[in-house]
Parts: sequence; C-alpha cells; structure tokens
Amino acid sequence: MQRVASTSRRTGWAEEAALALTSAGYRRGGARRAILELLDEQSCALSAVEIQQALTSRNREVSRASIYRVMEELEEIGLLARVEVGRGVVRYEPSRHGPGHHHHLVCDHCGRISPFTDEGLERAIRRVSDALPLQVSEHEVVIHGSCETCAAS
Amino acid sequence: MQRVASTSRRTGWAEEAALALTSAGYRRGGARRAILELLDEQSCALSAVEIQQALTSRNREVSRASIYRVMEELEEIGLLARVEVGRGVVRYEPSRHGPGHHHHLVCDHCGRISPFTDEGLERAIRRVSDALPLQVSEHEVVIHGSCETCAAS
DNA sequence: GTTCCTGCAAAAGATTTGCAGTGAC
DNA sequence: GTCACTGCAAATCTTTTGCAGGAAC
Repeated sequence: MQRVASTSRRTGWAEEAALALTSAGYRRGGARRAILELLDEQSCALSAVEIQQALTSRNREVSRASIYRVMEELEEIGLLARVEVGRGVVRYEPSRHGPGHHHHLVCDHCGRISPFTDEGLERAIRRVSDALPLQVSEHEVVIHGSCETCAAS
Repeated sequence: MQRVASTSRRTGWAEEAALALTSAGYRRGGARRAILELLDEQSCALSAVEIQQALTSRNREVSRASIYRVMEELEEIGLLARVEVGRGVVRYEPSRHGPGHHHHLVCDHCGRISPFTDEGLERAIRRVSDALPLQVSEHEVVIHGSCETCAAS
C-alpha cells in the first residue's frame, strides 16, 4: 500500500483534456481552461465549491454554473471521475487510467480525504471486472475510518 | 465473482438493530420499526425517496424527515452503510460485516445498481486496511459501466 | 456573422431543522 | 408525567436550467 504524495504536479492532463474537448467540437473558453489547469494540479478530488474557492483565491473567478457545466462535459468524454464520498457532496478529479490512478481514504470524522494506491487491489479489481457481464468503465474504492488526528481526540 | 441473488430475505438485522438502538437509549417508535424491517428485507441499497415509496406502497406512510433522522441514528451506531453511487443521491443499506457483505455495480446509463461479492477482493482490501494508519471502519467498492441492457442499445 | 461559452438569477431536488402534538416508558 | 418520536412546514444547500451578453472561430 502506498500513500500518495500530496504535492502538486502537472501531468499534461490539462493539455490532453483540451485537445479532447476541441476534437469533440468544444471551443476553449477562459473558464474552462482555468478549471482544467486547476484540476490538473490537484493530487486529489475537489468538490464544485472547493474548485470555485481555489479559483477565486488565485483571482480567476468562475461561476458555479460554469463549473458544473464543465464537469459534465469532461465526465461525458471520460476525462473526469466523480468521487462520492460522504455527506452528499460530489467531488471530481482527472480520470487517470495509467499513472496517477488511485483510491480514497475518508475520515468520517473530519471529512478529510486522501489518496492511496495498491497494486494487489488493482489486480483483484481487474480480475472481478473481467468476469462481469458489464462493460466496465471505471472503478472506485473508498475506505472509511478515523484519521490519525481524529482517532487521537 | 458472485452475483448476489436479488430475492428478499430477512436476516435478523432488524432485531439486532432494534436492540442496539434500545441500548443506545432510543425508544421504539412505529416509523423506526417500519424502516428497520423494510431495510432488512432489501438485497441492495435504497435512497430515502425509495424507502418512502416502498413504505407507502405497503400502507405504512412515514415522513421524509423521519427517514433521514432514522438513517442518521443508524449510521451513528454503525448499523447502516451509505452507498453514494451517482447523481448526488445517497442510498442506504444494512451494514453487514459478515454474510451479506457485498459491493456494487452501477450502470451509468440507466442508474440501476446491483450487488456482487468477491473473496479475493475482500482479501486485498483487508490487506490494505491493515497497513493503513487509519482506524478503518468500512470499505466500499463501486464498479461503473454499462449494464447488459444499456450496452446493447 | 454564427455558434458556443459564461455569468446571473431563478428553479429544482435532496436533506436538515424548528416546532407542536402523540406515543413509549 | 416525562422525554423521546413523528409529521408538517420552512429553511438550507447543492446542482440544474433559462436567458442575455460576450467571446471564439
């Protein structure tokens, strides 16, 4: 099991996404570009509200409606994964099938989420997916518990 | 991998839950009992709306507010698992750590969800959980794709 | 110039809360 | 009789939609 470093890093996902959007007939508006870049820098999933706050804090205001619209477009063409992890809030993150693919730990106490990876787990899921009558597009593993900070209190 | 039969069966979870609620200082109101019994009969997770509809159709009306309140109580004492699986809707199901424990397939097209189990997957998750610095309470695996019906169309 | 993108404001859902009446103990 | 449970209605919060102006092509 690997905890994933939470430092930011850009991986070219934004460029890939922009290209995919262009060839899907979308134009490149400012709000969309700002959102793509923000998402690309994240190590873990953000909610719509968090995306808006992050953009505001770097002086790039984007309306809530645009955020949801961009999320929808990106999900449509498979570039974005939704992570639903608690309290009815939906979070979004770049869908990386290769490197960067990870799952989530959720502290049910403070709501913090953090990413992890595990090759054995991936193998088990691949095996299950292959045996399914479903055409599998994505999978998601969420582990709930109390984080170190909350368990201590 | 095992598809889980979707026939109803009662497993004593309702009684266990009622006892746990009593010893946690709750009284046994009618709405709460009706909800417990309904949940116990389900083979898979229901949303609050679905719970209300199911109860209405058996002439046992329960207000939406009560449903949410009971869900909250049950979740608090660990008898209920939330399954968040798409489109912002939260579903609930009895939390069974032993037999009956299962995960979910979601058709992203029609929204249908169905349960499955896999021992290898459980082993992989247990291994990961043991290695975590978190106190793990639950885990959840969701596989997304297109179901047979939707893939055909 | 046309068509798409964006923001604003309103709408639609889901969930939570306040309060008063009823029921369990 | 007391305190918890329930239903109703109002409030809150997230997400979606309609529309008008501005931007990309």
